[in-house]
Amino acid sequence: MSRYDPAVIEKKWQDAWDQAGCFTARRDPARPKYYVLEMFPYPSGRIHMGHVRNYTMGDVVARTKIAQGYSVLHPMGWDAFGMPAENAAMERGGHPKEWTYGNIADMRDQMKPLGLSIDWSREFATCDPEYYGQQQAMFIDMMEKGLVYRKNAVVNWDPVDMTVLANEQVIDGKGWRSGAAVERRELTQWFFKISDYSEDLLTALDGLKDWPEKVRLMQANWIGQSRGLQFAFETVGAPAGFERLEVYTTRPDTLLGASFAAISPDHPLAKALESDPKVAAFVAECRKGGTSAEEIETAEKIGFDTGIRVKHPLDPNWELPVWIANFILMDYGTGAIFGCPGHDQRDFDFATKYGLPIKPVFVAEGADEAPLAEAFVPMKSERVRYVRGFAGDAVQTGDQAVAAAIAHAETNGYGQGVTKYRLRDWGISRQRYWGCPIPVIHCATCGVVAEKKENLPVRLPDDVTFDVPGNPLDRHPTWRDCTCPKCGAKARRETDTMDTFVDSSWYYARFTSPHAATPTDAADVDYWMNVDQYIGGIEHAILHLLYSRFFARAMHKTGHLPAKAIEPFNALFTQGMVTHEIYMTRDGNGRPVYHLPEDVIRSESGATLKDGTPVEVIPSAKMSKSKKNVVDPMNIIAQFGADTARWFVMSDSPPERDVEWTASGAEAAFKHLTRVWNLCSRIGELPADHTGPDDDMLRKATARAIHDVTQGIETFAFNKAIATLYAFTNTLAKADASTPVMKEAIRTLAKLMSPMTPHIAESIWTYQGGDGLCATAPWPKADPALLVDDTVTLPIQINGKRRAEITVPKEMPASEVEKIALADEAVIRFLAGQPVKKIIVVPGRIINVVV
RNA sequence: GCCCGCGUGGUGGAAUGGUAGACACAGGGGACUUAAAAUCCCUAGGCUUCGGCCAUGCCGGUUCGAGUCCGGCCGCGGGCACCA
Repeated sequence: MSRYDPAVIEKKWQDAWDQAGCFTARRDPARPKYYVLEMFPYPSGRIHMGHVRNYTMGDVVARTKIAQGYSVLHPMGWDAFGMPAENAAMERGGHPKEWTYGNIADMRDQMKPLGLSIDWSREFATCDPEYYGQQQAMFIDMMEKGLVYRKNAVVNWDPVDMTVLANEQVIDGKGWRSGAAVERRELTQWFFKISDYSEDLLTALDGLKDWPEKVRLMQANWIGQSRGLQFAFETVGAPAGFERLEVYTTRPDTLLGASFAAISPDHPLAKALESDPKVAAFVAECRKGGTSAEEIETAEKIGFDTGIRVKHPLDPNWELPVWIANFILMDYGTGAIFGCPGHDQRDFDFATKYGLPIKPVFVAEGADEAPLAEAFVPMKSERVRYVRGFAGDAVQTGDQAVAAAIAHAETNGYGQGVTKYRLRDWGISRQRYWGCPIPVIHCATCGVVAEKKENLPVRLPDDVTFDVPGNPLDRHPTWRDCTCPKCGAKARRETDTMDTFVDSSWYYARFTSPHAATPTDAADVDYWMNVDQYIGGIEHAILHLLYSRFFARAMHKTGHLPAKAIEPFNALFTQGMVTHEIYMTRDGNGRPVYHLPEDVIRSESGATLKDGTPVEVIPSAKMSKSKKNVVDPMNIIAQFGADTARWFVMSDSPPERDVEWTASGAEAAFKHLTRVWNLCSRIGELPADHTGPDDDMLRKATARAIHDVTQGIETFAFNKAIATLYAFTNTLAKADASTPVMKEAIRTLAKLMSPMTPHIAESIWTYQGGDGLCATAPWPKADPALLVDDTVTLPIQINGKRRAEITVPKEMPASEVEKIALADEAVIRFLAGQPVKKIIVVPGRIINVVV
């Protein structure tokens, strides 16, 4: 066997796998299927270490499942619509389409050398007309089922990207991509009725046993179920049509602490009052506030007394003033509240500012009523004493009191208990070019009409320019012109395109039949769905995964997915990031200048540039181009090979945690692979009739390695699987056993390494006479007889401290073990004649002597 | 502010309530070499009077036995937020 040269073997085996078609997914009713999917990448043009880690994890699972006899689907595609392509067109000229497809080709070229077990015949990009045409067909089906609607809505307008953002895409009042302060605008928008599924999306989370608890919790919080009381105040002095004011509260037990009612500036009543210039001015003042983080932090609670009064539901003689207040949101609850300053800090601040009464409703269990310096807001599970209660016991928990208050309201007919959700409908309209056109036509006589399916896809025009901001579809000379599918008259196309989250909400289903003439093929989705293992970043814990869960339900309703697939991802794994130290110097003005790791010489004491300039080392953070703490996977592959990169990203850190990339770690991985290679050579050169004393030991170690590595992979403890492989390699290197046992051990080592380092495994496998390709060879099974030891070493504790150990036959009865332990020399010395009070023998585990 | 999660050697990390520190990185020593690189071997939590003692963020508790379970602090990270 020659020198370990990854550049030679990796290409060779990739070609061999291609030729053998090992990774082409086939429907095979005779075998169980396994669908493993990693979140598909955005085609930025360059792969990074995060991709390598993500796809290696999926590859380890896929390759293991192939070896275990499953029919495996492991596809790859591109989340290819979106603004970066348009931004590139604006900055550099060219066309988003060329930029995107060019990037896809580049990235595919960078991914192939990783040796991933991907069925490339299923590859697609979401910007392929073949894909987005099917998405348009589903949109039309969803319209028919009432899952799509338009409404005039106040939306988040991103003034830089000239587009609307979903509430979820506004982070700290800024656009999640552009970072620009978001403004409020009113536009007619397209929405998906995700709120129809609020309850189902929430309760079904309980069934997702193989999802991280954290993700389920984040989704539950996002959906935001609350139980409260909805009731109507009778108004005094309100305009016609506003005789009643509906409010919602989660704390109906505090009703007797009410000191005012407040409505949102966007409330219909506020609009009705806008004829009063003072109201109009106040409402305008509230709107100006916007939602930027800075303003939220500094925003003062402001209000305007409308002069209208409402009657308290429990006492018609008690009237409360109605204020318009800037901290009331129109799209939560009813857009109107009653304020209870004693038990809500916002209401407290508001009441303090405007001199409204502050009365406690309850006090701590042992306390007396006293003036409040701030709102008293204990946990609802805590018991408190009600001084202004009206339902339930005087001393009860908040939860009990809320339930009692709702019951009281329902019995007396002034309100009813309702369940509300925070989740809002999904606004999908984007005023952008590079997205899936919404397949709808506006006709002067017929109104909004869906395009005929035979006219799909509604293709994006190629002749567009990006020299002015705004939507190129809107200013295209002819694209909008069309005929009404209903009446045939001249009409205009919708120029909004869809949020790119729509594209990624069903790609997992499309992979089951990527070229079908319908969105999915019934036989294919039935065979392949669900995704058995989904792997991706925690950053998609809420949006992408929630939208996908909704979309699967919508696809079921429109006949594109079977009922079993409404939760499309059986198991989810969220991997950590790849991090790296940051190297920084400062320029003449003291501004930071960052340096690439390859330009820095790292030593124990610190770091310098190649010219000796000292460099400040900043602790590891996510690899990012701006901090230049990036390592290009292509450079690593060129230097060490893909197997080294794959081995390193899977070793050391648990996969759900961040892993720090270090040059020494990568070198160590390469050295180890070289050691395995050399070990293989040495074993290959053993004479066929060589014998040694370690046959039994090595057979047992091999069985143990099979067991531990398999378990490590199956529980996503890849770092532990790799630790086992290191240990087994060390054992094998030191063993002197007969040639067949040595060969069996190294072949097993190769097979166990193959999910992580498939190329070197293949070379070793072949060299050691393995049958066929290692990639498709069956996964080894440990002989159970070899996993049990005849003897066991038991530590002996005296009063909980380890003092000695004995080795006894595994099945020895506890009474015998006790005798041997007490006869042990070290034990006798430590006991020093003290009487033994108690002796605990845990079979196979430990002995504890208590004195 | 609320809700999660996490604190173990110089570093990344192992450890069904049962020998804390597996495996690896960095370090130290040695072999080989004219020398270096590479490779191989040994060593490696701290302290020690060489008997041991102290060690899993801190303080208590449960237990024969706690890194692991419970309570309270401290620190770090993530998520959510004028959400009624």
